[in-house]
Amino acid sequence: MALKKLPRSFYLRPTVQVAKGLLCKYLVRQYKGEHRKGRGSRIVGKIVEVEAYCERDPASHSYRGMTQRNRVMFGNGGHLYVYFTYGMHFCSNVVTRERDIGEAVLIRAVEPVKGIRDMMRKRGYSRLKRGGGTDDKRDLKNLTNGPAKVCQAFGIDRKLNGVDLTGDEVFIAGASKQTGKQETGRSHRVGVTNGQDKRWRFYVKRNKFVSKLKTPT
DNA sequence: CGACCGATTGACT
DNA sequence: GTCAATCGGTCGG
Repeated sequence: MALKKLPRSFYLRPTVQVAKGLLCKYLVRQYKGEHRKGRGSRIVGKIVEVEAYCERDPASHSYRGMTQRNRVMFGNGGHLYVYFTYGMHFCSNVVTRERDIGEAVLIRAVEPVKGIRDMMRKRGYSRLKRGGGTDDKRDLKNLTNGPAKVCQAFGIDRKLNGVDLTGDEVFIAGASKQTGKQETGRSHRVGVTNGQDKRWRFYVKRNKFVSKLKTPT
């Protein structure tokens, strides 16, 4: 499948619009590389669930202004904001809008497309899923159906905080050929205690890699 | 400086 | 369904 990297202009738009636009785009982790005969390798996943975090949004890390932790959110759009939470997890966000506006889109789930063995290894799967043998917590759908799972599977941690998404290490691309029609679902955001009123979670309906099947009220 | 807690996950009753 | 793990960010004193 031919992939076309999204240009900077994609990210310099209203955040909710960018969030919806990210659905069915492809998150790519590119490894330059020594292995695979110098061709490098890549991990690819189709984005199926996102959440928008805006300014004057009490749920957003940027709500109380710029700090050392969230400074990337206030940079130019088209960069990756990675934050550490619960003492053990990382989550990935796509920074939107121009410099000094602290907004971003959280990538909550992707559908594995390429590099599945690599993702499984990074997620600590002891064995590969083989035809017939479904192994509950270690099957395909648990690979990337959550924001911290995506980071783990894609090898994204604090070292990639602030990386330019128009670069070659991590980027987002659209398929050159249009995929089949898909319906977009919308709901309140997951795990948010302030800003419950906003319905800024968007997901691909009936996709089994969406993190929560039942939508919060 | 100490206390509180989180845009989560996985293990367990 | 419940809950512990685990630690840096943030805020109050």
